[in-house]
Amino acid sequence: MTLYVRFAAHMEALLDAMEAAGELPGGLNRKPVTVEPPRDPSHGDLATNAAMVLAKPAGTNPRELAGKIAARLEALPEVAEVSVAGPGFLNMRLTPETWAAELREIEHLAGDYGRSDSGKGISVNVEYVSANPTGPMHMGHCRGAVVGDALATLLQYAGHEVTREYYINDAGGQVDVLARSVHLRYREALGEDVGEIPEGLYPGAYLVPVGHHLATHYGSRFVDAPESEWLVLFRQTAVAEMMEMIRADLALLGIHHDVFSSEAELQAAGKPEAAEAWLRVHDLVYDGVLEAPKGEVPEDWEPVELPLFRSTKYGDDQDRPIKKSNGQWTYFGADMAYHYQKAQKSDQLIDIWGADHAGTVKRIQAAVAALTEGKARFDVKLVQMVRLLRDGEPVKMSKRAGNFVTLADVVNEVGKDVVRFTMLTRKADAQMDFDFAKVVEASKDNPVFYVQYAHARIASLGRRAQEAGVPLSEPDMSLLGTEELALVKLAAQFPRIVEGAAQNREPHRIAFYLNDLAAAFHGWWNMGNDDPARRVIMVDDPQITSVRLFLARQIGQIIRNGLALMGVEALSEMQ
RNA sequence: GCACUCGUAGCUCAGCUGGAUAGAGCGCCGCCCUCCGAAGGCGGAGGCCACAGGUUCGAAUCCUGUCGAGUGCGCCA
Repeated sequence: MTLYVRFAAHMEALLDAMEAAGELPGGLNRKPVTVEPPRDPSHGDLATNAAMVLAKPAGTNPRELAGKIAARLEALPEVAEVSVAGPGFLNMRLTPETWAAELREIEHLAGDYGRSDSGKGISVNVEYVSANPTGPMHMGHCRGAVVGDALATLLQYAGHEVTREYYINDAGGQVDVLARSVHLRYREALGEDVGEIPEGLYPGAYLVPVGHHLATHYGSRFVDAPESEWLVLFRQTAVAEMMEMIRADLALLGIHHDVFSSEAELQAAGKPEAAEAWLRVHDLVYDGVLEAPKGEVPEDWEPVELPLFRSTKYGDDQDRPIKKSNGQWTYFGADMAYHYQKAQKSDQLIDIWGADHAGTVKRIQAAVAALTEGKARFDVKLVQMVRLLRDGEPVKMSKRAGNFVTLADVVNEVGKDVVRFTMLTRKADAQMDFDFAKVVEASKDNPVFYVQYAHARIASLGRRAQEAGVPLSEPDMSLLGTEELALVKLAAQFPRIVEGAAQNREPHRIAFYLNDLAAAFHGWWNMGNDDPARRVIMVDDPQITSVRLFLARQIGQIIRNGLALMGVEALSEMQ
């Protein structure tokens, strides 16, 4: 059991004992009680707000309550000293042995240090990427892919049962356009000069092979055939090949989904009808006419009666149509049924969306709330745009000409690990610049490098010690000094960082934590530059060397654990 | 017009789901560097956390309003 988990348990037991002793009334809400490291290390190792948050409901004053709690905290063998500060904070200083034990715990749990079972029994479905199957992955998809994947890993590490899912939008008008574009390439493959790809169709050369495959397979029979004869076939073939390409692109980033759900199959299986029927029974879908949109006056506005979902009941500003006037399902209508399906298999849902879809969050949340009767936690994480920069200048992209920057190009240029780490160096909903030069820069202000460098230095220490032939012994933890203990304390926070990141669905916190940890390690290392007695490897002092090396290795372990959560491989040497 | 995401140092951004004197990197100023792994180190200046109210022991964080930025808006996907 890691330290912070243990202290939370201590706190519970202590409050139970106080209730039993009549020092606290029963039934107090203990949720706001926290045990955290204080911001200012001079306040101690751990602080709790228990006295302040419980005083009022207990009908006493914080400082008096604090005194009682302090007496019980002092009785804990791990606690060296307790003090009451400010408005009623309880600050604790722990014994050095406690920290030494935590360091051993890191060694003992190794790759599992930070893992928890807080999500035990809770299944979570993370849907991410879900790019339209109309072309290769480009950089617009990249960030959501990495954030979703890292989040899924994080949730697994926190004990959840996780499904990584991709929704294939293979039922709308876009894929028909794809099929027509492929038909052109098919005719081209049979020797026809199709000239320039007309406006409105996909011009990308990646469709050429699809045309070839169709030509070799079916010959010329669809060249002059009416669309009705080939559209479905071409669409299915094209989508299948696009998905193959997308999977290959994702594999470059180390991303593999568990489930690929097809919108077309969902519709063929009658799922939207089922959802609609249920909603109608509960008076959440009705036939109505939408008001004309406000703001700019649409020229071709015609009031038509459509089946509408009462999303206004859940805070949306307008009820939303689930079917079009031609009888087909709207994207929303199908998506609603899709989320219903996911919610039947998982306790919690997470969608990773591009920020350009922010406007549709409310309606889908409304739909999930309605269909699950408010029971399922459902988060939509919005991921902001990434601006690509080269030499400080934005990289120009034109979709029309098909010369957008693909994900494969970027991964090939800077590497998977750099892409993944960089995508997590910012809160998901904050805009981000991706500068080709900066992300591979070997300097302190590039966290990708800085963290890897720390890990490489640690690996190097092990090699050095061996080369120097220092006889290593069982580490004597009493030789850890103040600076070393500070490092242990920071490392010991890893489990709570993981916990918080998982709970809040914010994988970027891992990247920031690792950067802090790396900075602390580098600082410790640098002390050896000024004072040779502070170096890790002291050839004349195997005892000190052993314990410092042990500490360094555990820091390395934490870095590896954190990087693993981000899907990044730790380096043992900088090229 | 409406919704969403935001507004923190000169710049780029953190801020642990309400805690103590708001942090980091870059940039700027001053020292130091033949150092286990070069790709630097130490220190300093720099803030009305957009603004105004409210909630409470306590607010950058929660609520309301104002201002400002970005994104999006129809039966598209």
